[in-house]
Amino acid sequence: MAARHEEIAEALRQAIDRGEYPVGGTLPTETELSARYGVSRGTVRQAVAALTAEGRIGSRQGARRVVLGNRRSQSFAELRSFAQWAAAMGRTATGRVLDQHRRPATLEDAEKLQIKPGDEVLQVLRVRGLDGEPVLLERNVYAAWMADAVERLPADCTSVVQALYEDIGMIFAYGEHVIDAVAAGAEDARLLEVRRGSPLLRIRRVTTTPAGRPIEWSDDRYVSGTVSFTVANSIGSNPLARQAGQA
Amino acid sequence: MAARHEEIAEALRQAIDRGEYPVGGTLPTETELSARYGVSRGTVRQAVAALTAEGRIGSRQGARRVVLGNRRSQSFAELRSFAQWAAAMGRTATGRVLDQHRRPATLEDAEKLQIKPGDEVLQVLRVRGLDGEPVLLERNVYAAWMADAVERLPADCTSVVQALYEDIGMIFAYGEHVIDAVAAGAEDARLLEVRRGSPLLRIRRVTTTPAGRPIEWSDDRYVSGTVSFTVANSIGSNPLARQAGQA
DNA sequence: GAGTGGTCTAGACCACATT
DNA sequence: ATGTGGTCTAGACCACTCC
Repeated sequence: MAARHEEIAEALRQAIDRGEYPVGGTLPTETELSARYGVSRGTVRQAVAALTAEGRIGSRQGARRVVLGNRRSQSFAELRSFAQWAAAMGRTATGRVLDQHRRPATLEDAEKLQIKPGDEVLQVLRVRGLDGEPVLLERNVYAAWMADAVERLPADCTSVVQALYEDIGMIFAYGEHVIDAVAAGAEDARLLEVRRGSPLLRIRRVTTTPAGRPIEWSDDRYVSGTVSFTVANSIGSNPLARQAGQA
Repeated sequence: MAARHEEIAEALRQAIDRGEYPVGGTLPTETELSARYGVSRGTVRQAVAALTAEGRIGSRQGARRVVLGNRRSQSFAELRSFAQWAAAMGRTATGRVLDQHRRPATLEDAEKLQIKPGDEVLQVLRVRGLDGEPVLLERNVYAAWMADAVERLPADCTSVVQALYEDIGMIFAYGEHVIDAVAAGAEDARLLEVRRGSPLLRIRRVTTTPAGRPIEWSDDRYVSGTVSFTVANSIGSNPLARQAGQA
């Protein structure tokens, strides 16, 4: 049973999708929505805050809320699992482990996973494809306490996230994504079947448990033209930041 | 004078930066923070919600909030203005207009700017540099009602955003960013002084007024290795989405 | 000046985590 | 069992927009 404010947020999203509140138009006032849904103004505010964070509506003191767009943003589950994302689009995801071995943590590993240098980590190299075409080269480094569960996975496992959830109840909660573009190196080029120097979209991220403990960090490289990422932001809610150089 | 909840949010950010609440540790309870700052629990919740949205702390029902990191995220102003961003890092931004002309809107322009095909738009091509090195190629298309103000700007104007604000009080509020990687074309390569086919990080976005009216759309291409973008997300707050292909 | 969203309060109850 | 965050209410006042 979802919370009332989530139900209202979803009702508003659907109303926008239906064109009941057209793009460029305004939403009803908070007072009117309170009456319509039989809730207090605070609950309505929780609902519209969600749409504001998604970039679907704009909000300014004194003026009615404005509908900015009807783009559907993805669920967290779809973002974190390549297989679930592919399935949601009606496409077939493939996955293959190319290399998997334990090694001592480098300084970079230690910093990102909040462990000591030299502690054991598990490194995994995977290629993932969409409808047979390779699109993504994934380099993961797992903390030692996760290694056993990961090693038990079959090499052709399509959904690591789902498998780990079913095996050991592991829940992932991302921290931060760093996005840039790099040229394909020799290994990248061979495994992704592109020319050396081809542009790749690189996403580096650290994944943690809900309690904040780092699980793994990963370097994902997408073949240019296969995948793009979108970020919604608005004044007062800005999840996107620009940084100089690359670590 | 900032709102009380913003003051509290900033105080908590600084406490985290000082190490008073170390990464991996927990924050005080809402009740304790209410007492400490002399505000109601609702106001405390507004403050911690901001830190949660920034990805600095994690939140789960029943458990204390956890400190996830002490990264400083940027202000909205720093993201939207290349010149302000460079200045904040102590570097010098340059900017030069290479081409600027009016033309009828294409179908793509019309859709993005919510105007009719054939309506006049102003197209601008700019190169921007950091400490003399070309870093960014910016292609902007402005709606006609913005064109006069943009045309009055000097060709070597470093901060378009700031100039437009001072001239006509224009405030920008982004909508959506689409991020991918592309190979440098002939023009890209010449203007950015890189080889053809070099990887470029591409950000496409539509900018609107606070009322939701589209001002301009832009295609920014960054030389690989000069700039990266970061997105914070967490379960329940996911501003990042993955998309297949590229428009 | 009327309308609307932003801020803040004080209290209640529930769901979940921890012990 | 206790503590904690999540949800919701009802009301107040303020800052800003728009007519």
